[in-house]
This record gives sequence, structure tokens and C-alpha cells, in this order.
Amino acid sequence: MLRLTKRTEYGLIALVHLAEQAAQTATGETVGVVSAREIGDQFPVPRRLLAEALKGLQIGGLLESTRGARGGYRLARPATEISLGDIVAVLEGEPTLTSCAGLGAAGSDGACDVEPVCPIRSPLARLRVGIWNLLEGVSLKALADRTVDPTDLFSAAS
Amino acid sequence: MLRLTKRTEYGLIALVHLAEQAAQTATGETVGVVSAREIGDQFPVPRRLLAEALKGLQIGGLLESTRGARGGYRLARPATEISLGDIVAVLEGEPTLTSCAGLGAAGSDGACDVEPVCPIRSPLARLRVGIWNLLEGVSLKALADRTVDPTDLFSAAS
DNA sequence: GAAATTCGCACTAAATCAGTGCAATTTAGC
DNA sequence: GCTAAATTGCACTGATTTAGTGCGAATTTC
Repeated sequence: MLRLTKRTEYGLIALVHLAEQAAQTATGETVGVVSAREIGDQFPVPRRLLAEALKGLQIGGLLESTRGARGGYRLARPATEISLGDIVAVLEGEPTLTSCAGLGAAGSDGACDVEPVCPIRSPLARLRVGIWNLLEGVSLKALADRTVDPTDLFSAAS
Repeated sequence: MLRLTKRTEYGLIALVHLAEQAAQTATGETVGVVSAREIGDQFPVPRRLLAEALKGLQIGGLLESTRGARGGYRLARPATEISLGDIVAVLEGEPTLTSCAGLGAAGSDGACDVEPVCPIRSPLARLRVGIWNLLEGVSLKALADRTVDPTDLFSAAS
């Protein structure tokens, strides 16, 4: 449990790489695009899966893609405005934690037999929110910035 | 991702039930034992899996069992001293989050090709700890006590 | 001795995940 | 135009995890 899929890992690696590239420009704006090949050359990950993760991120609106020769990917927003929560949500859907997706008004599709008498539903929904908040609190920039002591990521992150 | 297994859900339900039974005694001590059958009667969960979860919790030291007729289970410690983290760790192992189990000195069994150049290893290890702390901060008692506004579970929990 | 209960092992089916292959589409550059 | 580089799209295989079931043995109360 509490495990990210490989796809998400690869997506994260790619995003961090992209954020670092972007950071090299003075403005923080990403000018050029980075191809999946280039990313694949730097990290020993299966190219194909990397490409899938990239595609997913594009569909999810976190990346913009340019097709054709010299094409590639670019962050759709500044790294400060992309949270770990965004990334995880895009690559593997919002975390459900329990089978009865819970959340406030869940309702119809629950299909959880226990629901009427379920004693853990509400507390776990809260826990889910807590974890979620944790993810939302970490920006891609914070992930990519290696000069930051990672200990501070979850206390003083933007 | 971020999903608990059914086994854990069933275990949680059982534990909450046990904690509520214990709470009915003035001292908070559990006197009698509760059989898996009784729990299964109250919640529409597959008996068998419930039994497996119970067994796991016993092996993990969170429950004590009494065999034979009129046997059953009992909390091994007061509900205030059992954390959600304990429960999750027992029923599904410590959360790894990423394939390279990370944690400080992981090392030998990592088998993660990316490790030498992995840009997300350290931050994610931190995240793991953050989630873990969240789980550790919620006691079984807090889960079971329905008079508490669940909103407070993660801010002012013991 | 019978009934209730935990314990132990093994098995099946379904879902998810990791990974690969191949071809289509688009664009830059010559 | 033509070619090369790149993203896209679909389909498939194998491995791993998860959910669930069956049956019998050991243990204790009555």
C-alpha cells in the first residue's frame, strides 16, 4: 500500500528533469522543449513507459507537447504551480484509500456493503484528505530544487 | 495508489469494534473476548477474510487470542496506545511508496537501476515519512470514538 | 464427548501492473 | 517532395498482487 506505480515514478523523474531545465533559464520560463529520448538517455528507465507517463501528463494538462522533429515536452505551468498532488492525481487518479471511495458525497457508485454500518468510513475519509494535503503542499519546484534540505519539504513548503 | 487492502479494512473494522466493546467497561480494560463470528454478524464482510485479518493482527501483536469454545480476540493494549500506523504496518507491511524502498540506509536489496542518478529518491523518502507520521498520529481510540469530530483527528490527536 | 472457536495450508479467479511491438501522424530541415 | 525525428495510438503478453473459498486440525468450554 501507499505505493506509487512505476509509471508515476517515471513521470516524476521526467518532470523533475524538465523543471531543472526550466530553472536554467533566468526567468524560470521553459523555452525549449525536451524530447522523451533525451530524458531516457539520462535515466536508465524503459523508454516506452517513460513515453506513456509523458503522454499521460500531457493529457492531464501538466505538460505541453510539440510534435514532429525537434518536438518534445515542456511544463504547462511554472514548477512552483505544479504540486505533487496534481502529478499523482493525473498519473494514477485521486487516491481512494478505501474501496468505498468515500469523500463527502460519494453516494451512488459506492457499492460498499458495509457502508450503512461502517465504523471507519468517516475517519478514513479524513485521513485521505490529510495525505492529500501533504501531497498538495509539495511543489514540483521543491522536489527539483536540490539545494533545499528535503527535511523542510513538508514543513515550510510553499 | 494510496489504497488500503480489503484485509486492512476488515481488520480496522474489527479493531474499532473491539475498541468500542472495551470502552464500555469503566476502566477501558477489555475483559471479555469477542469472537470473529460476532464481528462477522455485525458487519457484512466475508467471514473468512475477517478471520485472516484477525489472525494477522494477533501475529503482529496487536491482538491477543483465546482459543477454544468461548474464545475470541481482545486488544493487546489499550486503544489509546495502538496507532493507525501500527495497524497498517502489521496488516500490509511498512509503506514503501516507491520501488526503491528508500529509507535512509536502504542499500543492498534496492535493485533500482535509477538510484545513482535518481532525482526523486530523497524527496519521496521524506514524503513517505510524512505520511507515516500522519498514520502514527491517529490512535485506535480516536478512530473508534465517534463523539470526536473527525476533522480534529489530524490536528489535535494524541 | 460434542460444540464452538481459533489456527494452518493450499487453491482458484480476478484485477492491476510492468513491459514490449508496431504502425500512424506530425513537423523540421534539406 | 523526401527523410529523419518525434509524439501518438492500439493491442498484446507475462508477472505480481489481491480477493475470496475450502477443508481439516488443534484447542477449550460445557
